[in-house]
Amino acid sequence: MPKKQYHHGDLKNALVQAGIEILNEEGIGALSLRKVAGRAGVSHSAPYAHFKDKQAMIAAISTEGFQQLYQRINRVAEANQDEPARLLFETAYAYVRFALDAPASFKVMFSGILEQEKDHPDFVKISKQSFERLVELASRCQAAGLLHSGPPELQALSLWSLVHGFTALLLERQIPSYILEGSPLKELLRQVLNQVTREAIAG
Amino acid sequence: MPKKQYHHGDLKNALVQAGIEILNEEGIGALSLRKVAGRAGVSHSAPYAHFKDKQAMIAAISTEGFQQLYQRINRVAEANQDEPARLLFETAYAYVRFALDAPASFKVMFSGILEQEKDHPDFVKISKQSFERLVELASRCQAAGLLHSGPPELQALSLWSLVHGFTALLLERQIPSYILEGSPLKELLRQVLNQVTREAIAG
DNA sequence: TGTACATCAGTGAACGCGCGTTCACTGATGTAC
DNA sequence: TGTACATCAGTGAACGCGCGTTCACTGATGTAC
Repeated sequence: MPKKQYHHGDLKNALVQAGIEILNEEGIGALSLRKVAGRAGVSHSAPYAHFKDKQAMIAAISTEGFQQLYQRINRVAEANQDEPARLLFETAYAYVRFALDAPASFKVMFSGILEQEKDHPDFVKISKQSFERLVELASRCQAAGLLHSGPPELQALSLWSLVHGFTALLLERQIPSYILEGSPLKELLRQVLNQVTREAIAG
Repeated sequence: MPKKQYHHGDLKNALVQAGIEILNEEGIGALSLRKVAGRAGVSHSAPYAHFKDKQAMIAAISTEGFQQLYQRINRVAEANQDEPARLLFETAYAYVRFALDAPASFKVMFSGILEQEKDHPDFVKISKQSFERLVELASRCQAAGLLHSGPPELQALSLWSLVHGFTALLLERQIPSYILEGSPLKELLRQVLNQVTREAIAG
């Protein structure tokens, strides 16, 4: 792997990766085009060969974040196909884990830094896919008697809201410390989920 | 009300109000000390007589946001003291309404722009109060058979997670449009809440 | 296989901008006598 | 009631900074013949 080529070869991806690193090491406020370029080892104007402007780069970073989240959830889904209760819990836990592992990615994805989503079709596509997968999960849990009946899209939205809210509050340190100290995170998540299922999900 | 006094009289509050206005008219990115000062009609260095730095001003804005949210919820609580189901729903709806009315305030409050909460005791106090009120609400709903039994703190956390998540997803336009178009917002929230209660809450 | 040339993906100087913060200052106010 | 003075709450110039973006450029690559 030669080090000093004039042409990078895969700069676009390298920039997205650099962006994610900066994000999670230094926070959202530190994410600038110039820093990303510097980290990728190119001049500060090089990104313009690959992204129209800063917005476009953030869109790419955000999309990559959704792809990573989606991948993680897919992996969990494959490992727990036959047990709806486990599937539900492990999917939720994967969501929380992702946010803890890459908090700033999570915030960028869900904190509306990205303004006109319409202009970024990849982004729209991946988030639609994710929701469809969740609806499927809700259906299976209903079929197994774990969740109340009703339109699975609404169950999906409720589950997503619950887990997303829990994650967001956790990330923003809004959950009172006496509760966090009461039980390990995984157990806390299980208890939170148990409040909304018809029967307790397996320990 | 004389207009041109050298001494403003209540500049600290005026700055917080100006900050909230800028936030909700122009977005988080537009919130700068200089703009806030300008909007309040003072020079750009005047704020330093009242706030140590930008962080301190954001803390004050955030705290004011929590106070406003808390007030709204109090008002709802007083109007629905005797009916736990209504109380639950109207409290949740007040939360959502607040976020829709002042989206950028909501984001500042919950998006971790504020870094060291420990340094801002007012802030810690108001958020503790809010959670206690929510635990109380959960208890009453359990007593009325609306919610599953169990530690009320955990029910409170679940409810908060659910409503906060719903609100955040709504604000960030993450909820698929076909779901939003399916029913009015208030109805959608009711359905989401119904997925987690033991029995449907009144229409 | 060698050469000419178009195209691509970088460089680096330059731009204007708004920002947070500091500082010497000054006008207004409140208090002691 | 009038005066002296300390204190308070503003002003405005100045600072250095990093930013997004543009632009003329140049080195590397791929293609046609």
